[in-house]
Amino acid sequence: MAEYDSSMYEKMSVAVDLLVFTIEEDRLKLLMIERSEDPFAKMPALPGVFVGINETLDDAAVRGIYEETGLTDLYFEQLYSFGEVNRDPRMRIISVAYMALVPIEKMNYHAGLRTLNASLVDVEELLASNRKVAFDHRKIIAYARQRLANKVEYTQIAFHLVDEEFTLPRLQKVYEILLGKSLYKANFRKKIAPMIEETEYVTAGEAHRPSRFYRLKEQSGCSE
Amino acid sequence: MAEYDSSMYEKMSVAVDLLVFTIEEDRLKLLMIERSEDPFAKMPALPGVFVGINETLDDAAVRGIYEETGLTDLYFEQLYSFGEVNRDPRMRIISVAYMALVPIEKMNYHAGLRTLNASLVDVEELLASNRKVAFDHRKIIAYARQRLANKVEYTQIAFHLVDEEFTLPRLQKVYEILLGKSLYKANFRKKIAPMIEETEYVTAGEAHRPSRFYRLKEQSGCSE
DNA sequence: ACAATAGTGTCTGTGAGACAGTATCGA
DNA sequence: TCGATACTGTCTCACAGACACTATTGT
Repeated sequence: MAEYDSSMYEKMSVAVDLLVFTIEEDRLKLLMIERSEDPFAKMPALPGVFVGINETLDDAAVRGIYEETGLTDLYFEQLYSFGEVNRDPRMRIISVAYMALVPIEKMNYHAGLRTLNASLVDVEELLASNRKVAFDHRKIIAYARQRLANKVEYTQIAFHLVDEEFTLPRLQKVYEILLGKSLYKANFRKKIAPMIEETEYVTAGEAHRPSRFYRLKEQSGCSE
Repeated sequence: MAEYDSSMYEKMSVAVDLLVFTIEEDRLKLLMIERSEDPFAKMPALPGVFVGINETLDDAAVRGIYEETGLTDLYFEQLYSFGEVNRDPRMRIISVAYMALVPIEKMNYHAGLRTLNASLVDVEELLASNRKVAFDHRKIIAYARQRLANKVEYTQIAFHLVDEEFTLPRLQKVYEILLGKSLYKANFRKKIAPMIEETEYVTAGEAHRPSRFYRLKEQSGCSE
């Protein structure tokens, strides 16, 4: 807090930048908008909103996600705060990045994305390319990608990228995508088994053995 | 970033709050100041500084740590950003918390702490007590304590709390303090062995077998 | 019957946990 | 010699990795 006279210090704008991740067609995708104006016109950018003077950071994130996707009640967490001096050439903006995870089934309910010239960008493809990205958003995306890869190992974060009821082959694919490597079925299932419970449903209509749907078991006492 | 007209949104003050941890007398301690003025007069608070308009968040953290302790070149990392609306009753302040780790040997070099009415507070004791803490700093401290406990398991963060050359009984104690439980010597040493290398020095002058000093081995390629 | 994917049993190696033992100092 | 702490050897058990096997659908 400091006892310095705050008038010595100029105030600055604070924004939240939003990383809305989903998995579509077996690829990790991120919701991005194409900028219409300079600076960085025509480049992909993360959606974001300024933080209101009477709004908490979390509230601003929830509002931003809703404005961008029409979605509410989805999993999100604060990622990191970025405060380079010239990250926005127009003015000083501190950006608090938030990461949200949406199963693609929920994403599709809301088709109004195109009107906001928003689209789902393939994350690995973007990071591997040398395509220009607005502001310091490439760095933010890379940071989030890393965090996802880490957290999938020691949390249940992957479950937020599938629907409430899911098959194990599907969940395994999500793990594989986030980890960037393939896993052995038997081992994966042994590891996941204690976290899930069976449903009565199975897939049907495919030319092979059907797979059972599971849901996440209510947890005993596990911090996120 | 958003295309909203930023003039719609009031700017706000941004500060960094600093959590300078060390281990003293086998206890986890945190550098805190006693507030002289209201609000929260006489209560312990985290030191902090406002972020200058031409200063990055990291730079502000480095500056704050230097002003508070006279120390430079110590390990620090951004912890989390706190943005409740009324966390400071005087005005809206977004606080980006940073955590720094200092071996007590370095801490003692600089004795000017008392002049800033700063002192080392026992973290477990503070968190277990119902002593009032200024602002939302109790919450921040609890968050940092948790992060330390987590990171000690899967990073080498504990090494920042001992000197460059250290004995294994000492390092083990640091692990035990951060984890909050005692460890078996043999197992601890097997786990640590690949990370360290012997020095030629051993302790002397104590009425028992001397212990060897080690140092952290140069790492192959391990992200922090 | 066959292709294709779902799902299981089991061997192995690695590493954490537990504990008993040996080593080396000052007094 | 003794008390105290440093340090090591080894058993056990849980679990991740690897792989071979069985099961069930539509065509």
